[in-house]
Amino acid sequence: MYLHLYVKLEMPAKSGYTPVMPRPLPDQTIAAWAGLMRVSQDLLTRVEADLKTAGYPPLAWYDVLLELKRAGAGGLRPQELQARMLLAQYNLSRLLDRMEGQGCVARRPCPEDRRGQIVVMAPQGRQLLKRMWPVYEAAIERHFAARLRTEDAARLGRLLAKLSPR
Amino acid sequence: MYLHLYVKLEMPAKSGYTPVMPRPLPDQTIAAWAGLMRVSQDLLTRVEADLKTAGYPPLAWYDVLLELKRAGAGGLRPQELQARMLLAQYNLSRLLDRMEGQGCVARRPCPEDRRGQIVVMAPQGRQLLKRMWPVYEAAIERHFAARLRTEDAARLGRLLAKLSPR
DNA sequence: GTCTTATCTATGTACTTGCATCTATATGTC
DNA sequence: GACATATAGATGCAAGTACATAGATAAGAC
Repeated sequence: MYLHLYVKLEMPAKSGYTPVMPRPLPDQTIAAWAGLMRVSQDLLTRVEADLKTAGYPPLAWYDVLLELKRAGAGGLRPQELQARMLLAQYNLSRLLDRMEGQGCVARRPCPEDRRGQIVVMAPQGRQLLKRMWPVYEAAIERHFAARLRTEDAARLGRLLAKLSPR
Repeated sequence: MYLHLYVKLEMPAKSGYTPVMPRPLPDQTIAAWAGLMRVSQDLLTRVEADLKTAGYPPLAWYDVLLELKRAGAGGLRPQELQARMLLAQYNLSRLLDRMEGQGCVARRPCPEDRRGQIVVMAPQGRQLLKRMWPVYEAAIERHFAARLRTEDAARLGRLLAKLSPR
């Protein structure tokens, strides 16, 4: 369990009975972790609330629609959507059910793999994406950008990039 | 809706029919927002998975227990917990139901306010907190700290602080 | 004191998510 | 081809979360 920590000690285990005793995390690291969890949750809650107040669905819908728009006419396999959105397979399956029910996306059979399907943008989805953006943008401005100069945002982005899913 | 953006244009509206046209967010800001949402979700998922694999409950339990430990013998009112954890009132109520059911916390009547209650640490909770930490710490190390030098973590922490719930 | 309004917490109901597993198809082995 | 195994996506059921609102007490207006 601790091997990856142990390695960082950069000194050999003295003997067979030395207990595993990883170097504890620096306080600054713990504080950064806690800050990341807290701030991201807080901001997400606020932005989602703004969207809901304006009568729009959750951000996950926006993300699906944006990916589909980027994917163009060829659409996307659910698996690709799942990977890009870091969403569990069964959650995506049901999210697509709901979005399909609202006419936002369409599922089409996949010629190359008959187990699969291709998800494409539908008219309601295109419209929803376009209408949601101003509200979403204003929420990002209000809750996020208003507190961070652009250079700080850029710095934050670079730090976060180091933490990105590889 | 856009007033707060409009103000930032630092120029007067020319006439009554000038459409509201906020300055769009800089790409770097949008990228930082997207990175924040994506990275935090990814890391949270990974860390929660490590905890679950080790047989432990979700992080929210840890957070409650940590707050109760810090609060000491006097315990905390649910409202205070709610504010510190950024948790909805009804979610906390039910979280406490579950934790109480496992003997991790106890609810006691509040003498000053008979509508309220005081939540205190219970023996199982104290033990759980102690046992969870090494697993939690290792998960933070593995998924977060291992990708970020301590100085970068400190920088990240400072940037996030600017975004903190005020 | 009485009444109105606000606050603290709980809860019925609906919706969403998680887990385990299913069906169908694909791929690999012999 | 026959079989075992793997992969794509759906789904029954349990657990958790959201919304609206309830019940109890408190605080303020008069």
